[in-house]
Amino acid sequence: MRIAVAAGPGGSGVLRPLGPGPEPVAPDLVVPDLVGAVRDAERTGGRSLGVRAGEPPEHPRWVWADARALYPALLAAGVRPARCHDLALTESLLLAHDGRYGEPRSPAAAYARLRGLPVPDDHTGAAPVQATLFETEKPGPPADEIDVVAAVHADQLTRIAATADPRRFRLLVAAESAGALVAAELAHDGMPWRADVHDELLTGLLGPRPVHGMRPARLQALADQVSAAFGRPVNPDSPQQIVKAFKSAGVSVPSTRSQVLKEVEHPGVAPLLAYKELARLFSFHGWAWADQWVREGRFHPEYVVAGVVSGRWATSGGGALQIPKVMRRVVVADEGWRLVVADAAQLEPRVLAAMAGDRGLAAAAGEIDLYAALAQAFGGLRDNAKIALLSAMYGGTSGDAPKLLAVMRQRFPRAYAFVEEAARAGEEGKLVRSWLGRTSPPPSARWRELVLGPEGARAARDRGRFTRNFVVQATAAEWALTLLAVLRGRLSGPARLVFFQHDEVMVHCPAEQADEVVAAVGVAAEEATRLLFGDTPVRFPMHAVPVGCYADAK
DNA sequence: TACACAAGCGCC
DNA sequence: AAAGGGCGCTTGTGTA
Repeated sequence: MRIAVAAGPGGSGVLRPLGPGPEPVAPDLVVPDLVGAVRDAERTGGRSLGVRAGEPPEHPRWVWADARALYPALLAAGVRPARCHDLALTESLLLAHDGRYGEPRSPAAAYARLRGLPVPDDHTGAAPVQATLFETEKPGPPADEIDVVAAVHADQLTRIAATADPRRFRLLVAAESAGALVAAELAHDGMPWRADVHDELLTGLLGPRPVHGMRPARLQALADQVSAAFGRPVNPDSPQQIVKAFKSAGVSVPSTRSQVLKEVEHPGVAPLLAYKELARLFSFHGWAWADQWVREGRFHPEYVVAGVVSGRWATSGGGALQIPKVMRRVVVADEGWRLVVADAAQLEPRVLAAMAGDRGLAAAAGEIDLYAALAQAFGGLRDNAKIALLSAMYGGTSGDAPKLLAVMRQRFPRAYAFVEEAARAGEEGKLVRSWLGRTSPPPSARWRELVLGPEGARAARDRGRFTRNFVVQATAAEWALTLLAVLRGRLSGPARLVFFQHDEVMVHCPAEQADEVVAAVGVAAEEATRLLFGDTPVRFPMHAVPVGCYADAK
């Protein structure tokens, strides 16, 4: 059962029961308390709406404009719907599928395209619910939001049915929409973050918290050492000044990257490298960061679902996807609780094996250590197998890669051909798609120009590497997203998802529930595998452990 | 003063 | 262990 939702003024709203398809199966319900109406419908399996007499109760699929706008109010009231259809995210997927990348994705924009009206730009960030969708004075009566939602939804169902593989695309839409729910929940619930341990860690490395605008004592001492080593004041935060300082000391460096500086013999190098490492910690994840993102023992990041073209998530605040490993000891379960930390092992080569239907590779991917299982094919060395696979997926050409790729081509021809085909399509400027139908951006106008010129071969090769990687990374991302969605549905009681990072999930739960959660992760992985690839010999093992502290998960 | 961009490095 | 692609975020720096 699908129910279209539109928020009205003062917490009111309109619900339109849609049944399985786009047509309404009952008149609109105008409700004074939208949050309450959603809560009641979730509790009663839709019965509270009085439109499904005689049918078994089930959680409605809420069809709404944008979870970012609607869901926070529900969460604040403790209402967590089981599933939704997010029109904005779905519009992005469908536009990209048609090679129309980057057009406005809001339902208002989609509706305007449908009706041939001027298309409004997307508002950036999480737009609040708007009572009126159209503020333009253009001709045509303003539509009620519920009509816009219903019309765009109906249009999306038609377009989904017209994709190359509607079953897969429907799964993609469902997973993406579930992701929108999870992302809002992660921001709302937050990851356990011990401010006292964080402060201890920072103080130990940097010295006590400095007054605003000052460097911590340890950083200042290192900066002074750098200046002393060069015999004049040098700002270690300025790459330009550092290059100049080295030059006047008789050392020519192409950049100030750590890797470059490590090879340089000069008394300034050691304090400079130490400074860079600690300065990053101070400015990225220091006290000011904690002031902004940590409250009451929880780190509240802002995720952006599908913020990366491959479908991976990005962040728009808090930097949850770039937390340094040294910070993991700050993530500590509550007293009597555990963190179940789970990551997928060697996800991308397994995805390739399943997509390509390569028998040999799939057989190896039936083992826990895929690379070890492949070692024999690559001269008995596990590392050779790893290099071969990664080079095939990423377009690597350095070192032993060419030799090992030749072996790969011979031993695993279908897997090899699969990524080669994606690379060739990219070089020719074509679109490529993930397993479920997420579609790469078309080449830019700049690229089309460039590819005809003297640097054309390089531009083509670069895009080939991108599309080669896209098909694997995007499919890995949707496997992980599907796992996340299934796992969310299997968690019970107070257990909460608290972290998601590409191929890794973390659940915070009471200690006595930890084993159950570990098992749920395994079941969710199997279910995700079955949903994407059906009956495949490829296994997707998850390494899941209950720990008291994130740093203890190895 | 505001903004755009590059450098550099963290994560997968 | 590295190789590849992709992001976010901060600082310094140059330009409007």
